[in-house]
Amino acid sequence: MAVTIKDVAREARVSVASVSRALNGHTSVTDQTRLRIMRVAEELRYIPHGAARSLITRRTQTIGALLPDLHGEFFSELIRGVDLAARARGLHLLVSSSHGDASEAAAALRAMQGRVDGLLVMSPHVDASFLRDHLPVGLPIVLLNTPIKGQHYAALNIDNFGGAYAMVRHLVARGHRRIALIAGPENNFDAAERLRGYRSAMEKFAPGSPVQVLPGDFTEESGYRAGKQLLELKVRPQAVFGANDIMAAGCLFALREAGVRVPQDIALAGFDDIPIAHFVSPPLTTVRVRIADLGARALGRLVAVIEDAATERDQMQMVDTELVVRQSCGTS
Amino acid sequence: MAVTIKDVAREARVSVASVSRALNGHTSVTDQTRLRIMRVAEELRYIPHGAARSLITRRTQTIGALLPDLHGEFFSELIRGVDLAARARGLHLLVSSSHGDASEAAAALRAMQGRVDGLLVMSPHVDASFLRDHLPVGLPIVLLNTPIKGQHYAALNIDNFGGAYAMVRHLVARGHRRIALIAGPENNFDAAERLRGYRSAMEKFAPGSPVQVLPGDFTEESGYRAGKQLLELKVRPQAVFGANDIMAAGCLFALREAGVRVPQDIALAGFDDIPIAHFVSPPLTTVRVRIADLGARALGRLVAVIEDAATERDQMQMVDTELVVRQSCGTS
DNA sequence: CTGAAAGCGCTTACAG
DNA sequence: CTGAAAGCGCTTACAG
Repeated sequence: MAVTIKDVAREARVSVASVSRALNGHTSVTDQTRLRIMRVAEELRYIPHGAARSLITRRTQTIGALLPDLHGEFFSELIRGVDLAARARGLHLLVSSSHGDASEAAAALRAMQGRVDGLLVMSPHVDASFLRDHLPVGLPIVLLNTPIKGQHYAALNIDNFGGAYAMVRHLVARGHRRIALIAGPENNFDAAERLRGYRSAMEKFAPGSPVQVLPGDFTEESGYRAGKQLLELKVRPQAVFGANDIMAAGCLFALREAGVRVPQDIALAGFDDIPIAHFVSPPLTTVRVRIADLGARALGRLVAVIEDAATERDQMQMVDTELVVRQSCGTS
Repeated sequence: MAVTIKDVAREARVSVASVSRALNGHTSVTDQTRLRIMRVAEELRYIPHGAARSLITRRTQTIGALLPDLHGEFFSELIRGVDLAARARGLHLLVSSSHGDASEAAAALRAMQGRVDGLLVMSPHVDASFLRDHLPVGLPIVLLNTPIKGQHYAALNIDNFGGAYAMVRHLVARGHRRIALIAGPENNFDAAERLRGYRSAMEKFAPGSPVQVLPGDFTEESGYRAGKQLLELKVRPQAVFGANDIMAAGCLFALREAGVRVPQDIALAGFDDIPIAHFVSPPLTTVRVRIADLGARALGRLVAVIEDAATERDQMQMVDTELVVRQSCGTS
């Protein structure tokens, strides 16, 4: 059915070896035969077969991305960053997401074997022992936002602790003492680090003030519920810090429904700086994570590991965050 | 380096054929040898090589997606829908996006050869002759939102015309006559269809009323500029219809800055129903496109074409839209 | 410069 | 039930 290198060789009356050389730009081909081969290849609309080439060259020119879910702006930005960086290097992107549990993640990992040159992994189900057990041996890998701190694997983490810490410091500087946190899901590394940053900064900058943690799971609904919940409180917090923007937005809706004004009655802050942070009213003060950048950097490191297996391993790099002040905590 | 089927065969003292049979669940293997093979495979952490398998089976278990860009919620939702549907069928997803021009799109198309079993194409650079020239022969394909109406190719289009038409009818029903449209980019099929729907409905439901089209390009900035522009007008429109949500949001910001109230002073509507539509204030009345659904349906059709090359071709299916009434056009 | 041959890691008729 | 062999479509030493 499809045109193969043999068809081109026959038609151009050369060996398949010459076709291969001509098409791959090797110098050791006469201009004359090269031209003939090129012409025939074009006529026949010959396209090399990726799998066959990969099998012999041991390179797929593809990198895999193992993600927990594709939902939300965080992941779309991340993939976008990875994709742009990959494209710039002529690499393809195989995405694999939405594995509900560890066994699905393991299956996805297996399926990558022979299809990718390296792997970007961001999955809550993944830890060091999981990788030891399921990672194809010798497959280069970069870990994103995982609790494994560079033991054997290159890793890239967002400075969640620092971001949360800076936000609390900012809120305290604006005169708030009673600052509540809407937390992210348990067992989520980002969430845990943000919580830790909140606690640590509260202790440092508002010692003696109540530490107040409302449960949440990074969804708008959980933010809304947290908002309702804090409206019931005898003593309301002066500021609410959502561990991500979408929960802060949910909380904002709960407050608005109750006629509580932001920022006049309660200050509100988020984390991530997804586009929504700027579209809600008032726009959210938040912690910016350059997500697309994160993706691009992760890809860059992966390529480094692929090209030189010896380099870079065992190293965890931190990605900075940045405080973005908008109106939800008051201005002036 | 990596463990191959030969290693397993040697260790289990059988032929590679038996290993292949055992691992692929063929019945013609003794339980005893099967067990032995399985155990050895596990011990050695053997994982079949994807490229090798693809080469011989002619199946990659992968579908490719050719997209214009990964930016924005539209594409993230689309990919999410495709990914979910693919995963449900055990298929992988190779994404390729951000090709600035036709030659890049062509290169991307070529690169898919031998890596995918079929292709989902949504690219502004793609038309019928382009596909004829660059599509690997025999590769199953489904077109999304392209002007090619099912000549030779299965296609899936959003009912942009119907959605825009219904929105204008709704605005007229709410008493508006002077309705302006913020248009999408030229040469964009979705944008053209929405414009056509607007014009057609204006003629039908508000005959004699001025048809007013402001230029835009689907970005927030262009919506903002359009908002500024219409504030200058001697006679302002009673309602503004953004050809997508993000432009409507940009316009909303321009109006808010000028102290013009929505919906009291001007009604505002969008198109797409991306999450932002619900987060802005007031929430946007818009036309919902079930984007993830669209992706899932597209994948389903592609699988049908792959499994039975004869079926379904030449057919353009339309995806319905749905009017979502929120507060930006007033309620009651 | 060019070709014949080996081989990448699999699967699958074909024998036995 | 099991194995030897052919072959998928390429690339690359090895000769000439």
